[in-house]
Amino acid sequence: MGAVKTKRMPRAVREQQMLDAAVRTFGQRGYMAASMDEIAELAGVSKPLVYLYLNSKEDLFTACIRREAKALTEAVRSGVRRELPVDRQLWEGLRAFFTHTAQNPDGWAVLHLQARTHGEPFAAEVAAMREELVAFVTQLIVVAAREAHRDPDLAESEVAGLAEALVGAAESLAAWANATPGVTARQAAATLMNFAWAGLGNLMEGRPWSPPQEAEQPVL
Amino acid sequence: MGAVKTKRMPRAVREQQMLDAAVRTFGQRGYMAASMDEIAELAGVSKPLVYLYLNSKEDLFTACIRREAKALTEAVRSGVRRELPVDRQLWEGLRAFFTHTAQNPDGWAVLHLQARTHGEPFAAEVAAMREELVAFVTQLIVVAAREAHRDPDLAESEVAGLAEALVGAAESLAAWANATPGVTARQAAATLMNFAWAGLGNLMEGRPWSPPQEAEQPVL
Amino acid sequence: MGAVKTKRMPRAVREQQMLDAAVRTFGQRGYMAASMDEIAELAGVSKPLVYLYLNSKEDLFTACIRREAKALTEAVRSGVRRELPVDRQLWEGLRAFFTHTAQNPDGWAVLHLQARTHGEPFAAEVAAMREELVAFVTQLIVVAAREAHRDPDLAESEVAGLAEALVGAAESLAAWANATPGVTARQAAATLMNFAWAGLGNLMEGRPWSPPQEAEQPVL
Amino acid sequence: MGAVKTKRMPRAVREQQMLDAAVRTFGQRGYMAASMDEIAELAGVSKPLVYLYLNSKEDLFTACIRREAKALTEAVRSGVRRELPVDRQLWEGLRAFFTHTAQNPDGWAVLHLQARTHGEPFAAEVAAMREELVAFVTQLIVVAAREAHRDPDLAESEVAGLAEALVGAAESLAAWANATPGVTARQAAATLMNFAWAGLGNLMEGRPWSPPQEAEQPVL
DNA sequence: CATGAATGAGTTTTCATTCAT
DNA sequence: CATGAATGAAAACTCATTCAT
Repeated sequence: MGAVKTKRMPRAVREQQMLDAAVRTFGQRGYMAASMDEIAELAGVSKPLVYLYLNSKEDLFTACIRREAKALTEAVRSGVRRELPVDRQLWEGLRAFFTHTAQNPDGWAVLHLQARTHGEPFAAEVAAMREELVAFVTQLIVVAAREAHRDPDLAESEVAGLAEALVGAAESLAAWANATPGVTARQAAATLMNFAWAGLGNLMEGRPWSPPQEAEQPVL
Repeated sequence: MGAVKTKRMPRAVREQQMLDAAVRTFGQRGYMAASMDEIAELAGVSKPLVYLYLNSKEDLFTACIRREAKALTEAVRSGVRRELPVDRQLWEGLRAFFTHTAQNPDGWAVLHLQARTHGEPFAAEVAAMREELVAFVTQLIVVAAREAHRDPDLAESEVAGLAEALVGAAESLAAWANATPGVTARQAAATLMNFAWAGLGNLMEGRPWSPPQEAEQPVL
Repeated sequence: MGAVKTKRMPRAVREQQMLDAAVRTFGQRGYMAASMDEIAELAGVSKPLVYLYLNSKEDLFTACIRREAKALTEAVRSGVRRELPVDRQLWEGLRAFFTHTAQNPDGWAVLHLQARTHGEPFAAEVAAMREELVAFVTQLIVVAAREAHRDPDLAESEVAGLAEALVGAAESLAAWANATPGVTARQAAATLMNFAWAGLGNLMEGRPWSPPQEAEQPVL
Repeated sequence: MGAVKTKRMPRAVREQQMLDAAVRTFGQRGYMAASMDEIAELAGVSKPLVYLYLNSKEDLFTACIRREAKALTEAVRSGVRRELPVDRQLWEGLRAFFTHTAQNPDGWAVLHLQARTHGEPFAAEVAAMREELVAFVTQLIVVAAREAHRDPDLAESEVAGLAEALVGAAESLAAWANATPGVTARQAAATLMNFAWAGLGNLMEGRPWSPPQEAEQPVL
């Protein structure tokens, strides 16, 4: 059993236990293969209670997605100091992103693998979160362009594509970093930052982007 | 019904019809939500025939993955002229990739979304294909580095990360292009090529990578 | 419907109802021809409940075999007074055996016909019960031999064969008595006792074994 | 494959091949678990041909039972010299019986296990054969009684019971002999003859029935 | 004759979901 | 509040059986 079966806990606490169990189960088994029975047992409560609090499997899954999406976006947001130069902001965002996904593999699996694979109600939920990240990146790019004295003749759709590509690469690298032993969140962030900012062409010429070397708190 | 219910067809033909129906159903509903009943009906045959030819849901799904993976890798392979400079090779590969995924959205959904989300037997199947793409990209990067007179002090793992990031970005952009009306395969390829080769930094400075302007056959 | 459809019964009770229905259905239709649907309906419950309590058709069948085997061996055991002479013990054992099989024809069919015909998992279960009966008979024969001052030059395997033959004859007669109207358990027991103890040769010579004439409680 | 796939054989031969395959499959898998597919493949013919010749699974099974029952009764009949004394006749009959069942285990399984376990149409078929054996034994007993100068105050039903018991014991021992390595048909016959003719009582007193010691053709 | 192609009907099993206590 | 008891609906899979060639 996952949680000790203590009686009479406030509703909010019980709900979090259920969501914990649900995220873990959905993340590992997948949405359809996860059974309400298993989730209830892992949460240490009876099945009807799960239904009383969360209504249905769909609602439960949606609640999981929302909680995990919120946690991820907040992790990224609070990891970025907006007063820094844009490249530093991007760097910090990526670091926060890879750190969070490494620490919450089940939550990340729910968002990245499960939610997108099971139809509109859920995909839309994740799309919202994704859009937030894309918007953050988009805005960084626009600022960078402005600072470089370039008019936004980088068309809207062009920028959207760039941001999309960056976020997509990040998502993909998160799975890769989680699955590849010995790759830390910091390394993953550095690799992507290099790739994204300097580009392969520059890298080939020996002009990479340099991650800052200040002493940072350890990435855990 | 998807296919006209013609009776008594040779086995090979029927099998392809079944795979067509299965790819479509798996791609749209998801592996678990897709029912053999639905697939059989869409293929215009009875369920027992599907089992007679394809054995089980797992085997059917595996057959779908194999067929689509092969189609995709062959599309990319045959789209690249190996005698060109590396950047041009990358460009052609991306174009082939985005063109194929745009033309086979269900097949792409099976590979990108479904197969990876449903456990080892299937994930491994896709991983093999993915590795082929990653290897192609890796090798391009290595060649580029050599041509630029740089020793491979781009460490192995560094290159692996870069290739992974590029492929991930491509995969992600494919979904985005499919979902965003008005974005052609060519545009998606150009965006990603720009991003990957020149890097955001260079883009900001007004030094993008330029897609070749020769008259090409239209992108369908 | 076999049982009145009373709602909300404690699990133990429901399980017995299910076993009753299963024994009857398996006994009359045979293991494979019996459908879980039919058993559930006869038990007055829904199919999922049967699976919830008994897990699978195999487990259900095994549970039937165990219950009926236990009931039969206990009927025989408790029907024999071990302080009597061996021939009287055999007589009482046979009476108990035929009485029980006559009163539980479906249970007997499950043990004698179905369980042996459907492969190892089940056959082994019955074999255990049968061995108990054979052991009981074997031991009676050995005691009888000792009392008659004969060394055990009745070889092990010889005795085993005799016991096997006696048990086999009893099993066969049980079916015959059940199927032949007008043959009581007592008569079946007397016939077999006579046959087994005196032998056809003696019977022909007019020297049968005499069943005891004491006033016994009526059979059934 | 069981039989070499030779083309164009006379119907009678093909039918026997099919029955061979069917007896083997029914005997080993059981009636319900045996599939027409498997039988057809083992017989080396196509399924529709099986249906053309044998009509249905039920008819095929019935044909198996008939063939095997006929073979068994004829083996017993032709193994007994009717001019011998009754005890010798019984002895020869038992020998023939155990020899045949040992040589045709699948046929015996069909008759003894499968046919009785699957409802009236088949059970009746076997019952007919069984009655023939019981009648043979019954008549031996009656003759023996007459020769011993005893009036038939051995009531009809009494004799019927004895014959039934003897046949039942024989059937049971056949299975036991088949399953117990090292027990030959001859030994099984001797054990049963001893048991049946002398009875346990006499055996205990050291007065068994003696199997004749003339040189006989080897068993098997 | 002989067969590859095809299916209607039924099987076991599972799961999200709800009462009655 | 909390839970043991219970189910409707559907899923994967199999099989005896039959045409069309």
